[in-house]
Amino acid sequence: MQTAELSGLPAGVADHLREEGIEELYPPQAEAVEAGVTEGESVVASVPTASGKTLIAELAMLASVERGGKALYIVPLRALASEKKREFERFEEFGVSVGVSTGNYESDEEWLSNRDIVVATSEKVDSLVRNGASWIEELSCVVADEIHLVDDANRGPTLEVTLAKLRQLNPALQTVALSATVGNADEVADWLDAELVHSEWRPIDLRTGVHYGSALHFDDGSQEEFAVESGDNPTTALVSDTLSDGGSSLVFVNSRRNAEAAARRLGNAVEDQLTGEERAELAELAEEVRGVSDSETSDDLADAIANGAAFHHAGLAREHRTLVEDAFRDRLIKAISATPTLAAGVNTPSRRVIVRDWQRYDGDAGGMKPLATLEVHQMMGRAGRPGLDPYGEALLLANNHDELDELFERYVWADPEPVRSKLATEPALRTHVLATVASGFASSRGGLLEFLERTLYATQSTDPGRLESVTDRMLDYLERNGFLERAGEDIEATGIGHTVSRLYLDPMSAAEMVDGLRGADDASALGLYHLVARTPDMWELYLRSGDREKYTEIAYEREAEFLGDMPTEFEAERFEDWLSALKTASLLEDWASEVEEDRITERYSIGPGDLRGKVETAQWLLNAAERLAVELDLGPDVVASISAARQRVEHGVGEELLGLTGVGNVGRKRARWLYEAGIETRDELRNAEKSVVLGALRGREKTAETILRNAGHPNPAIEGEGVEADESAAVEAEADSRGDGQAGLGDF
DNA sequence: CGGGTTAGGGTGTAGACAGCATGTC
DNA sequence: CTACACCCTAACCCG
Repeated sequence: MQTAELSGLPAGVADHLREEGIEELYPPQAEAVEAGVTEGESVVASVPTASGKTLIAELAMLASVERGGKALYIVPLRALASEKKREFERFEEFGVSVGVSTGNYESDEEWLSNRDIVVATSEKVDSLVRNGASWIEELSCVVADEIHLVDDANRGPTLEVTLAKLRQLNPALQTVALSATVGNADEVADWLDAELVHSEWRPIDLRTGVHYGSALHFDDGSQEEFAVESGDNPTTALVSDTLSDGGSSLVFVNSRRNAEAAARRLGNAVEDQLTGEERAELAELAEEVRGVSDSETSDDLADAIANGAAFHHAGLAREHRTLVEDAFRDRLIKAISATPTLAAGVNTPSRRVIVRDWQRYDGDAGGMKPLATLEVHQMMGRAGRPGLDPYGEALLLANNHDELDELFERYVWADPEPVRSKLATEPALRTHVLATVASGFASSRGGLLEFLERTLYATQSTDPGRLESVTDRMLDYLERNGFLERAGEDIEATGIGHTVSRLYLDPMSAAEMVDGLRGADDASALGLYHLVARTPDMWELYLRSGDREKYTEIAYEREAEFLGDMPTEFEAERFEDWLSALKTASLLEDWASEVEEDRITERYSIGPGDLRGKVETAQWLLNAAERLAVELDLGPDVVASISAARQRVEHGVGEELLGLTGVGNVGRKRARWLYEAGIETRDELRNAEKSVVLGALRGREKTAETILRNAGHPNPAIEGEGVEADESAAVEAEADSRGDGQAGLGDF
């Protein structure tokens, strides 16, 4: 089908697509059009990665907008939201407006009501529904990207329930679901009353195979000689082989440490194939990476990048990740070793993909477990850059003949596992039963069960009694904790129940917080950090060897500060959880006491990305705790201490600096410098001697000017002011001249 | 004064051992 | 990451 034959799109779009080089639709795209995506028909598209799924969604949304409607595009990851927004913005010249919504707090985001296309994560959409965003009812088209993720135990139920809600609000809603190729896409299509478009077609060839001995064995039965010199390992040999052919490689491994170690080795193998120009650009990039964060991870990454390789995992700060991803896409970085983060994230195609580790440690299983077929297929799907590579190649590595056979059977020839709903579990229903009642989708037990009939679980289930019994258990739980009230068949959310639903808290988190805050007339920062750290909304930090003793000691030393009862050492499991929450709490306390970033990452053996994540979650939960304290009327002192604790993690400073950190461009370090110079509040900053401010800021005039302007100084200009800097300040200014004196946290 | 002894610090290496992916509001 | 062997040096003691 030709692009020119498309109808129902905004004027100019078809021509624009042709200018982008899209003359003819790919077969699955044409099939979707025939199924009626541009006419408002619901479609499930189950096609391989990088086969033009996005265009199917775009055609559906644009046609819907052209008919006067409004479209929503649901992404699985925050990082993908901005990527998609950027893509869709190319249609703004045809009068189609785009908006994104992700992130922290409860809101209805009314400004989105005049956008034609909205991009959001499933949790954000759920939150918007709970907060009663009026524009949700105006939606005419919803796209669910990567819908196979309904299979995910943690986040799948949210997507499932959210789609059910949107479809209940508007029975005529067009639903377009994009999926990787999975075994049971027909069941998904059934659930969504959609037509199934299934295809194995790819725009560029993907060869998959296994390396074993001195040969590559491919899926089509062919073999290619590939000998690895003794002393060399197959991964680096394959990577430098690709590079000598002008291609880049992606290596998937099973742990962060492995990713970092592999990047070091890959750098050594890749380094001698770099041109002088590339070396210079890489050196520049390496310094930029180093400046992102003050931590060993940041230094190690910079060192690897200087050699043309990089690692990628969730311990990296977001800026690290985007720098690496962009440079890899620009073909500057030649190889990345990554944990599975990269397979699910933003688009980073590569000539060759090597799945080095196909087993991963799983604490629940107590050992190594093979990766899911779907997961490995997603990794392999990253091979081949459309328009750049003649073909893509994805390889697994085998150490012996048995493994060769096993890898072929498990991954090369196997179909991915079917998608199964995970809705009928306690954590999922605890949250969604409350939200469903609180936002008015059901007002009785029968209504609730009827609503749940709209989910994938119901279409798949052979055991409907299970959903019912878990639902009943959760109704009891929610009633017992005062979130719901029941009168016969009727169910209603209480005031606090509504608040919990809108704050997007797990009811169990809310119960824990309410319990801890009640009867506390005073709360220390550590006590509050521990309170939020032990809710199910904050993931636990591992207790490493020696941590048990260390935190047990701290637990007894500071027993008086904890809110709620401390479990005894005889309740082994609860005590363990308590200690690991204490570890998180003391991390937060360190951060809020101005301990340096590199000390924290080292002390808790985490990466800068983990630190930022913890801080962000703590901020969100403390905000929620504050709202609950107000709602429950726990008194101004409690509310004030929560607020102070929240602001301290937000800026990473002691309480005495909170008066300064509100000023733009003043972070934890500069606030401390100003404070030491005798400037303690915004007012004092505004009225301070310029020379004092300049001295405190280590003599940097530009920063001093912007800070004074941000503090509201009538005449911030600094010229010819003497610097009152003593020698130690001058030395520090020297040491500091690389960064801008800010930790870099706080503006993410 | 010369030779020997000893404690202390630093360096290098082998082997044991723990730890092991991700993520939304 | 620890235990251990090993080397070097400085300080001290004794004949």
